[in-house]
Amino acid sequence: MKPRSLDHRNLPLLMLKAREHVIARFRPLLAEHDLTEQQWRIIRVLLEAGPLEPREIGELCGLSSPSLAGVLLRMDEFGLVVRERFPNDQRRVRVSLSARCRALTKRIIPQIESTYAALEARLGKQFCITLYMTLDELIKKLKDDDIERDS
Amino acid sequence: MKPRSLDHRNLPLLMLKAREHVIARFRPLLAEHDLTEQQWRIIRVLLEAGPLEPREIGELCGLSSPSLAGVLLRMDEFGLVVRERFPNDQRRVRVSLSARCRALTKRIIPQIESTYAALEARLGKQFCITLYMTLDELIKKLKDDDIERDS
DNA sequence: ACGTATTCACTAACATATGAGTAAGTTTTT
DNA sequence: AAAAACTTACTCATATGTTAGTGAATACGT
Repeated sequence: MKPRSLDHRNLPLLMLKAREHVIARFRPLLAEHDLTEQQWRIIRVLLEAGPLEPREIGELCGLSSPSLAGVLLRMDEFGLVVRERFPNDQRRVRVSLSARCRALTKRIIPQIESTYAALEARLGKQFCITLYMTLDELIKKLKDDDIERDS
Repeated sequence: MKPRSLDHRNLPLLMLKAREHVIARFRPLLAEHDLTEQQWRIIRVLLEAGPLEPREIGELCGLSSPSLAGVLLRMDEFGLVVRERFPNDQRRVRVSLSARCRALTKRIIPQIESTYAALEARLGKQFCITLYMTLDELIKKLKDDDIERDS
């Protein structure tokens, strides 16, 4: 019984649009500080986890190695991060936030948090809980599956 | 009470990762037919809604005008779509699927549908219902808000 | 020790995303 | 009708995404 018509809605598209509505509330804020969405993702994980290697950043931020190469290069040029080789392993690189960037985050964080507050107010507390839970569970269910599909 | 630390998880990032896990199941399928994710989005809406104008496609597929210009150009070159000016309004363009593309979709749709079936089997029927409903509601709540914020 | 396999960051080539702007075509206003 | 306003698709510059592949460095097997 091969289906001739599309019986399912386009889920990736639905998720894309949903995400667009959310990120749209942060975009002007980041632009104000000349940060791209990707740069802010990286800054956030470096704030929370401390200095990391590109490989780890990519994993945490959902950025591929080629994308990361360019983004980190620009962040380095703009003085947002510092990149240095490991003395004991010349392949690996340590990426850390610059002092200037840490100062910058002090001004941005309150704005980000107040944007989240406004967002939560609009969505409702209970809905937010459901939203995060649903996304977490989706990832969990499909991540387990990815492992099986690899082997 | 300005917050100094990030008390909220990165929601756009969470949504990005969730979407990545979903689209990952379709990517190899589309690549097999030399289609990009964006091209398939466009083909889908043209299948469901019939010929459309770029502006409408952009709205329905979440594609900006500049992105669309390139994507449609390539789809035209590859013989996937046909673009023609309106006789009564030379600004507007009518985009429709080529016969070759319609034939192509006949082979792809069953694979897409079976991928959705596998996905639903993995996620569970009830979870899928919750997922779609949550995303729909998120968009609805934030779309209403966008209108207010414009004015 | 020495060749091999792995790891890691990176490059190359191409497609898309974003923000700003433009030119041609159409509608509205005066 | 002529000017102003608007609409539509498009270009330009730059940043990122995707897939494939590379070179340097390290770990491993024999």
